[in-house]
Amino acid sequence: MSSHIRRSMPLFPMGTVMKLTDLSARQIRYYEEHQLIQPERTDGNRRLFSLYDIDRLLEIKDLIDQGINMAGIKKILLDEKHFEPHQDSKEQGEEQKRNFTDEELRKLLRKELISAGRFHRNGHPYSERNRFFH
DNA sequence: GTTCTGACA
DNA sequence: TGTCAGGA
Repeated sequence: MSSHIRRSMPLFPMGTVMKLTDLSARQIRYYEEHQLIQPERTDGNRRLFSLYDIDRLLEIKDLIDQGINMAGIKKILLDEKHFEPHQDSKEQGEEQKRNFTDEELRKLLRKELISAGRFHRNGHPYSERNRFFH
């Protein structure tokens, strides 16, 4: 009943988060600029990250490791609606009620990334690093 | 010693 | 993204 409160509690300073997520301070601050996380501040203007922020940064790292850029990441993390089951009309049967399979999730994400217009990396279409979407 | 913002030979 | 400056 208060898990949200606990997950949102400001706890860790930059140094701790860097080690926990294996991301540089530069990257973490950059993601904050892009509204992907919103850590609190101490009196001295030091950032205090919550468990929710850590979780969020870990997701971002996964996406980055897969070769997805800011545009794609923002599209995915900033718009939860992309993961809500679409209008599952009754004629579609219970087939549509089950959770997304990897195949479906892949198709959905690929579609979103393409629409985001930033599917490439360094000008190389279908980068070898983008294995998840092949 | 640690973190912050701004900036780029 | 790294890294340096100059301050807190």
